[in-house]
Amino acid sequence: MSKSKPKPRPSLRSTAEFARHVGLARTTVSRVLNGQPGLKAKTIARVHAAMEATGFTPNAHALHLKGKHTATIGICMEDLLTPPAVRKLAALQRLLRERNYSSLIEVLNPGESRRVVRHFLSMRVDAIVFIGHFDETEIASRIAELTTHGTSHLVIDHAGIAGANTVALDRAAGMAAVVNHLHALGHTTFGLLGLTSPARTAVERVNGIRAALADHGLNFDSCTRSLDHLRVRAGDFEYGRALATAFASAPDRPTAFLALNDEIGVGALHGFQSAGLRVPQDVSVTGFNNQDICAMTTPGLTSVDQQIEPTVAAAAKVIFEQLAGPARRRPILRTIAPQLVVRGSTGPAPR
Amino acid sequence: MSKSKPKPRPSLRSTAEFARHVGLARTTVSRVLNGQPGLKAKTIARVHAAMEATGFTPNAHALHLKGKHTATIGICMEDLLTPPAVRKLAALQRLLRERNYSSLIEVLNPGESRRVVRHFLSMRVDAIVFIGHFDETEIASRIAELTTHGTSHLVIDHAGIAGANTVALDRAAGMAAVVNHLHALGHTTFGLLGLTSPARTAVERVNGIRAALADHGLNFDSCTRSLDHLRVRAGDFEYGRALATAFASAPDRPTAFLALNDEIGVGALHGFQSAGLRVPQDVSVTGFNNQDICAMTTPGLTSVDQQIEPTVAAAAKVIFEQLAGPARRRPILRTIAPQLVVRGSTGPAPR
DNA sequence: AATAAATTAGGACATATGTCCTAATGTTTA
DNA sequence: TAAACATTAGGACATATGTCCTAATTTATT
Repeated sequence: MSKSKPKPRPSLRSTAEFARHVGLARTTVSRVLNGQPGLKAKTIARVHAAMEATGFTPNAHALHLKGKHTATIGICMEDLLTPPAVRKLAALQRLLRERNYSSLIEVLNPGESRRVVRHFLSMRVDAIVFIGHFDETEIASRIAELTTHGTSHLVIDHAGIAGANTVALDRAAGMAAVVNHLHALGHTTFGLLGLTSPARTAVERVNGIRAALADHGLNFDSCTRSLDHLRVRAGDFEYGRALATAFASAPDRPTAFLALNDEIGVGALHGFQSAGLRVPQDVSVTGFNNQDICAMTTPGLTSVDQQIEPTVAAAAKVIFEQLAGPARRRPILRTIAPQLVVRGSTGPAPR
Repeated sequence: MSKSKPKPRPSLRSTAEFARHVGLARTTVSRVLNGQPGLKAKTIARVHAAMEATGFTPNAHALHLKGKHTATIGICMEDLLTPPAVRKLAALQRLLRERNYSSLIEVLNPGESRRVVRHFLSMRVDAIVFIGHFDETEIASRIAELTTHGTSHLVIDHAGIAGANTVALDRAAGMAAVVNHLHALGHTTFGLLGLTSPARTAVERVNGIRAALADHGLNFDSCTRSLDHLRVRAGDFEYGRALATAFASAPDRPTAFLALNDEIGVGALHGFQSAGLRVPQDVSVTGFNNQDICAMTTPGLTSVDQQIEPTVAAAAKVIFEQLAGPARRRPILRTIAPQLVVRGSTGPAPR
């Protein structure tokens, strides 16, 4: 039987096997791979040719065992479905790649952080990054463990975790910028869409609104209205639409509406338009995050840009500082200033 | 100086160090960690308590060196910014996690595939998955290398790569379903938006349109029109808008418009509406991919769902089959049937 | 208290790697 | 041709791990 030898499975897995295949001593091959001097050009060429042909690569795990750091960063994601989170991941992955670091990525469901972090530690990652919003006490425990363990960490987005190195957007400032913009246009009554949640990311923003209103001598409770008790199953877009529909027929309707995020904002925009209101002549609407969809509505949705590139650049800087320098005594905190992006959905208040 | 010993940096990195810390022999600790019998309950408790306190974890790289597979899958992404690609990544990551596999993720810029694949091989990943559309000959070379090397692989989305195990959507069938739907509504003239690209993903779809038209006794060249020479810088949405604006004022305007993707479709929908045309009374519009934005327009955009969950489930099945069984002689090919999702943007042809 | 049983200590091995060292080739020069 | 030089072979070590083995120590039983 002239079976042309198949043997694809167990290929060359060690320098020893590979050296046998090339017909050289293991140490000689190793010296070629590490560019040591005193080798015949023909030998070097022979080894490289065989590497091309077989696809042999030295075992990175054995290298680590010899003391080399793994050049791997563990990344814990809140989820991989919300566009801003994924954009941060993409930007971070690119910056890590530029410095020859690999990205080991896991999605962190509630209660899983312990398992995931231990797995990262067993992989001897150089640092662990958390992107998104998590259970505060759970992650605080993980951060404490990592600190005693001596492994670097960073939290992106979720400010206020005890002891954590953090890079986060100043969401309060973002909402304050929105309020200032609308106040300059003459608005004094504000509808809040999805903002009365106990989640930190909502509370922060309400604080920003409250502070900005105070700056203009306005009282939060008398100037704002919420209908957030109306919960809608079909997601944020439908939720915004439902809220707008409810507000449209309400007696003392505010003139400006601030949404928790762009999905709710876009939904509200459609909701108001379906109810026969003109945007921005009758009502102004704003979103948050400045996602692509903000430019895909008529009119475009005024929103707050998260400044993802600067955020992730700052994050990478913090990570590499930790990897280079000695352990810090107190946590590193970086705050990113958001940027208001004005589009057609906001205009002068109607008289 | 009563400096409370800082030494956070070099924590317990080996079982030997950890065992010294606990006050036991290395082998005893190892036996505890691996659940071997013949150990005092108190000893077991002591070791576990110390693990909790110190966060020690055995080195996964040393385990691999002893023959254990790495339980790591390398994933090459075309990019991390297009929503459908990221949704596939998210779904795949979840399925891998369920089987205790880790995900090592890299974005594959053109020309980088060699470097990335070699890096994955040096990490001794159990398989490499490509998600998206790539340079065909470049990836074909990588697949050939992986095959000779004996490492499992899978390509998701990009059909037609020589020798590659592939799971891909039947895009031609998707477009055929769109044409059938519109033909049933009385449409016989079709505007193509962004479909006359030489990229495989566009060519496939045009073939589907051609075949479906032939089924209805219609000729492709006389029934379709394109204005794809108008290129627009600002992205797909603006491109769709520009195309629609141009078509709106064209003399022999088609009654139905098929877009390459949802962004172009949504842009076109806005473009037609801005030009004073009613959707779907005057023109019908369809997208492709069935992204969230399809439900965020008025009317909703009729689109073709990629069936991401079934696609990724099939992909995971192929991967685990390869990891379990022996090497296949010929590549595995799986085709996923798309699903037409009809919304308000398509209606009866005007008379 | 003495013996038996249970438990722990510690050495060895194998894994893949880079580096160092010495011995053994191969090649060139005088 | 012989000596000098250049190159390669091959052994040793250290890294962290699990497992096996034997010796030492602790605990329980008689």
